[in-house]
Amino acid sequence: MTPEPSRPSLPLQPSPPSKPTMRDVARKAGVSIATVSRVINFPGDVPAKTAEIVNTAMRYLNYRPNINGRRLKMTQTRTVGVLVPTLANPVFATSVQGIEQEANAEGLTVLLTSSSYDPDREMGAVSALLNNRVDGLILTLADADNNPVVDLLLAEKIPFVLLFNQPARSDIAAISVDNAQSAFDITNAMIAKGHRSLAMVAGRFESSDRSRQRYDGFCRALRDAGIKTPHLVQVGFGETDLKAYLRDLLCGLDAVTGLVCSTDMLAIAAIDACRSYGLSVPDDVSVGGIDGISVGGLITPKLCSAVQPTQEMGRQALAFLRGLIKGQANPQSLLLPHHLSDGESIGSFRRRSST
Amino acid sequence: MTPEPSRPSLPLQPSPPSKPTMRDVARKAGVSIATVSRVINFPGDVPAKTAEIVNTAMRYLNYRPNINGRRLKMTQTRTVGVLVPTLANPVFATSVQGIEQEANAEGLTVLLTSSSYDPDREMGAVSALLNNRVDGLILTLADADNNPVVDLLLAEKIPFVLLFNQPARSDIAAISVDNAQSAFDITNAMIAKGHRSLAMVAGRFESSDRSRQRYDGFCRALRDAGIKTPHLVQVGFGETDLKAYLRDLLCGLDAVTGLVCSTDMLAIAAIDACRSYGLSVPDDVSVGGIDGISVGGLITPKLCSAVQPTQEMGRQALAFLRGLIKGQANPQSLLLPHHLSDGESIGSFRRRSST
DNA sequence: TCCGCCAATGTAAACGTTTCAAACATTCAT
DNA sequence: ATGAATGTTTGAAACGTTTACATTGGCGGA
Repeated sequence: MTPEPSRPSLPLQPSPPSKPTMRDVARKAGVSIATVSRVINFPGDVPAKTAEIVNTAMRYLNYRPNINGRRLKMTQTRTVGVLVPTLANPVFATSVQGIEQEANAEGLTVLLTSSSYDPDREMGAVSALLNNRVDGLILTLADADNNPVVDLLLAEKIPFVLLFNQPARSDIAAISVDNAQSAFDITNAMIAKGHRSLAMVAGRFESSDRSRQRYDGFCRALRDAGIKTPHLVQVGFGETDLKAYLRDLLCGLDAVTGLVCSTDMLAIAAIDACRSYGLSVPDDVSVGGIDGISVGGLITPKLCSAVQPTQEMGRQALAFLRGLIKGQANPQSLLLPHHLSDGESIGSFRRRSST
Repeated sequence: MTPEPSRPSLPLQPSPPSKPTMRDVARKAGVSIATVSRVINFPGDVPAKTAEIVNTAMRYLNYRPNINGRRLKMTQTRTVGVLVPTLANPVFATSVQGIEQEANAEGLTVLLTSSSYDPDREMGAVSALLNNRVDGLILTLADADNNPVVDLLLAEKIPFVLLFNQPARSDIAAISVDNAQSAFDITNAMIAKGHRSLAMVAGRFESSDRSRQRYDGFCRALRDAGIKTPHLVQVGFGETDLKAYLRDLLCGLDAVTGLVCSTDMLAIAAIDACRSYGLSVPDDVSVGGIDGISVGGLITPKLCSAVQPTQEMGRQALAFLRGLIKGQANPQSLLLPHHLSDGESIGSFRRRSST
């Protein structure tokens, strides 16, 4: 039998000086691991003197608690998952800011993902969040009704709050403004200025139930005013060049004088398209948006929009979710008030000067 | 010895039907827990027949792997942390999109936090990320030089990539454009149009080294052109109303005809301020930005800006970080090319019509 | 002196994974 | 039939916490 090569039987020391653990701190401080845990989690329960020793040891070793160990042990992870369609639209970025603000105040961790407006990616994203054992979720879905994600969450009894979605069922938590009413109001503002030939520029219905609900509000306003034909153009999300989409509406014989856009981002793009056709906003065409993103107030013409309290909605969504997680609240829809901003992008109707 | 009260010695069943674990799947499938693990992680290593049985069991039980268990065991967590100043500025939101895109493609999880431009919150945010045992970090810091976060990361040998920061040290990984040169170029564009009286509108230096670097580029352009006084206004981040900041510059006797802004968001706000003073851009005042956010191309006047490939920078930052994590790459700075957009917000100098 | 009590601390068993070494089963050449 | 070689599967020990329960020691009162 050949002798073993010179490899020693016990490793000399774990080669990489790997991260210090609670055990290391305990050893250093000459206390038990349980005491260290108490110093971290229940500082009041341990005499100041001991705490001091332990804290010194922690500082000396550069100890950081491994959250994964904790999360594994604890039933609650103090983590919430967030799914938004995209961060590119400031309306969602702002709502996330509200969520994070409130989460920070509560010491909660936020796991953020986005679906890129693709309904098929929602399930994957939520799955990933659930694998992280989040305590609850805040979601902005393409379509809140008949959504497999909603069904899953309901079945697994995972607390969740929809944000911006306005689902048909009233027994699921949702924070939004009244989408139809928002569109109704901004449309009426145009009608009040004498416009009769209006079109809605909307995000694709299959990527956004808000878009559909807003279209409904638009239609209702037209109907109430006795206007027949509700023009509609659906635009893919992320599109910023609307020239091709709007050519017929803006340059045709029966050209439209008012564009109601389902989001402010679309409204800004629509104004740009008008301009590229040599049309002035609001002299030739009036444009209204919905959302109330802050940049709308800075551009020329100042965008007239149905403003929702975006950041506050994010905050409330998190606050509400906390209630659900604690079992203190029952799922319910909350409609927050919106208001029309006094923009310049909607003007009085005047017959279009020949182009 | 009194007999035990009626409490049964074994709990009948764990009251809440808690989430199924690998053990449950193993039991159901009649295999060992190790086999289940292999089906999940190395599907190739297990015969199709066994895999099928296990997969069926997983579906039947609605099994989801608990990522926290995995993360605890594994040395790598396949998670990266990201810190940005804010999501409210589309330039960062867009870079995060680039990061997420690349991360998704690699199956990495992204942990996102923001500092609200507050240097004091950077350490806390990074600490939280490190407690999560991220494999590496992508950071946009207020000031990359002499930054305690950088020192910490270097000391603990945690891979990280700075994004948008352009640190003095060349041995730390950073992906950015040449900030000074960007400002230099956009300033020169104004000088080429005949402007001699220029001011920079910059984000507060203490919240942004980019701001300072861009100011340097601005000054250099003025110096090269033999212009003496580089006006400077520092603006707090998040401010959108610049009227008060710009009154003296715009309305004084020695009024300025060009505003170079350290970010596009500031440029948009500056244009708004000009307008509120009855000044036309670009007829009375030229305004240039830096960043190249997409909304800049949609507004009137189209914003002239030094455009950086924001989303691509995010992607590259993640790709680079992966290299660092694998130990395949050495930290180094990468400067990506920028270009001037053909905006309308910069016009030829003409003597200001009397206000 | 002894007892009981309380505060302070310690012990050890989870939590749900991954993974190494070892066991087992099968095939095939001898 | 035997053994080697190969292909599957398993047992059990981590990973770093939290926490129910046990232990210790000190102190006041009898």
